[in-house]
Amino acid sequence: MNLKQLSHMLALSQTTVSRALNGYPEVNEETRRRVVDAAKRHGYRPNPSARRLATGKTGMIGYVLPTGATVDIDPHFVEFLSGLGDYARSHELDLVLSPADADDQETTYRRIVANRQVDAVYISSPRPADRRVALVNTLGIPFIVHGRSEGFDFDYPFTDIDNEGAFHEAARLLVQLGHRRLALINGDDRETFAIHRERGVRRALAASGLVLRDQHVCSLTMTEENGYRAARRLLEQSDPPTAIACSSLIMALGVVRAVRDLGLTIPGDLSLIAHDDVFPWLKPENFSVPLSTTRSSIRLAGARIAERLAARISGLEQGARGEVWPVDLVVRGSVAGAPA
Amino acid sequence: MNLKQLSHMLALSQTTVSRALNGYPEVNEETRRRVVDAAKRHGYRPNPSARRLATGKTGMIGYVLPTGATVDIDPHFVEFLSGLGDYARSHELDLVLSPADADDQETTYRRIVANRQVDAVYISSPRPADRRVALVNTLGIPFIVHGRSEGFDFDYPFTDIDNEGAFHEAARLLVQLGHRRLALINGDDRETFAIHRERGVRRALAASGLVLRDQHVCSLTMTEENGYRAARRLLEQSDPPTAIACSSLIMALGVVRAVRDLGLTIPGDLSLIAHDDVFPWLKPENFSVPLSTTRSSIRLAGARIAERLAARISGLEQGARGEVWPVDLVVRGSVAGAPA
DNA sequence: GGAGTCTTCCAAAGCGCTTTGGTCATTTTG
DNA sequence: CAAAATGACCAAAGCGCTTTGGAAGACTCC
Repeated sequence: MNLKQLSHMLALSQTTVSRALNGYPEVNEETRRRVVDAAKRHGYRPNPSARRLATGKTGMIGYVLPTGATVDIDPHFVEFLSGLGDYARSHELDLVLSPADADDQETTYRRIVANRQVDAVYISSPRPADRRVALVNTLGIPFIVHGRSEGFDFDYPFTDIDNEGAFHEAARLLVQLGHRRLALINGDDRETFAIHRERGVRRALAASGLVLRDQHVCSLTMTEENGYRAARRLLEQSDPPTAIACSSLIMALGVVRAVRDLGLTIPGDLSLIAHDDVFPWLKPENFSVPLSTTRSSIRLAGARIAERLAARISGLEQGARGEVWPVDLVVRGSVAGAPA
Repeated sequence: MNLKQLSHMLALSQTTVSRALNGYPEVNEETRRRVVDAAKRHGYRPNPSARRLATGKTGMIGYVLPTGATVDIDPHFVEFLSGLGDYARSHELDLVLSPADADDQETTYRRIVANRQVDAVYISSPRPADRRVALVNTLGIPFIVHGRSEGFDFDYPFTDIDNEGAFHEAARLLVQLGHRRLALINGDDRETFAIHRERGVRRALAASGLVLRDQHVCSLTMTEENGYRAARRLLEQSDPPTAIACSSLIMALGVVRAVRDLGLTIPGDLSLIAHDDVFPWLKPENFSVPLSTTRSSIRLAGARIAERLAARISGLEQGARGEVWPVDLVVRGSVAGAPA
């Protein structure tokens, strides 16, 4: 059932039927009712390909997915997706993932914009002066950044959490508990979130006249194995830290394993706070010693970003507003006063 | 730059240019070269929306994503996606995720087929007599099932791993090591993979005149917490198992924690084998006691499914061929002879 | 040398929508 | 009361591609 058939059936022109269905004012309310009713009865759904060719609107949001044999997609992605999908569903939006060579995403961005394959895109895991942000900004497609970039001469819309604040609070607590040697096991420090977290820790230490020493900072992809390695390296130093702030729950698994291997205990020998993105399948309260965390649901972020994208597509949201969400500090058994 | 402009520029008709570009035979090779050359020089890319309206082909594969506040996307998904994306990228395919109410995916399948939004779909985590498989089969869109369903009066194309064989081997090894009381910590037993795994364990036990007792089987969503709970329940029975086969690495984390909480050791008091889908961020060899596993890369499966989907779209693959991949049994420190 | 057969190209008709630029009554306005 | 404005509708022109149904010329074949 297409528009032609439907309009013929109603003895109306395609124009009128189309307008009636799309809520244009220049159609009699009585007529509109007839049309809407008939459309529903016959299960008429406008062909999206046709509509798309005519209007350029696709009803889809896009994400350029970096791929490659050596590229791992972040497991956080799936939680983010849950939130995004949940919102998108209720608004009849689909998500298209365009796989791209991790080293050349620009081509793909240009393609999906030139071809009008999606109405809006989001960008995740941004770095300072991220080229994708600059590109998408000049290409003129609606977008939201999940996280923050830095160092542009323009503003852009983003939704981020207060990574600096979170790690500032975490470090401040540890310092208050008497810790003097803090370490940070961070994610990839080319990404903004990691930079912000480090900044937060440094600021907290500085406030008490302390510093974060270089050998007390590790920046690695967030795997269990890297968490283990980092912790070993830190704890086997001559002057090991008595507290660690850790950027992910998965890395924290490795830290806990390293501590155990070394015959140490948490929180007796080491206090530990990790960031928790809230996974359903791994919970900090279930660690052998319940883990203190800075907590922020990445799923909620996904939903929020879908919401903002939808708003931008429909023109409801404009401008370059950035929003920064506060992060909870949840204290559990893994922190204690510094050992004597 | 569109077809009209390009053909005008070449003093050819749109027909000829289109045919030249799409490799039709009725165009002079010399002319084709001119056309292809000019197209490249001017960066001409046919508008996908237009092509789509004309041909019905979208260059996209689809996945209906179950969503909802209480629905969690499996973290395996992200690894699967890595493989799928990697192949899709090299063949200029995009993936569209259509979020659907987890309890009503049918509507969404019907929509994406009726609207010709994608050229093919895949289905994951199938159950016996899975309605999605039956639906998609009657709707007539090319598809591949990742995993297996059962109990249809038709065949369908799938790619699965030999879950039964894998768990059969694992259980057989444990029995050979003298274990008489085996337990299975399984995933959701409404899904085929879980049924197959249980079947594999039962068969191995039966071969030695043993049985898998009901109180030795747990079927739960695969979270760390559920692994812990299941292990506690099993090990606190009056006649606890001396070996456990476990359906996921994440659950195995919980099992290990439970064992430790109970003051037991692996493999002294308990042998443990888990299934490993091969995550970059959590490796069985890095467990405190290196974990024996049945191993199969879900990422490879993703790539293979993309490949088969592409083949079906282009008509290279037809019929209902199912393929079953063997699974490696990797023995590490977590298994030993049964305690006396 | 006229009938067939290729080869190579083209004009125009879709695909199914949206949107422009009207028309024709009916109301409102000065 | 003529002129202007409004309300309700329509025909047809896009959107940019593919594909159908020729057509013109060159070549073969008795």
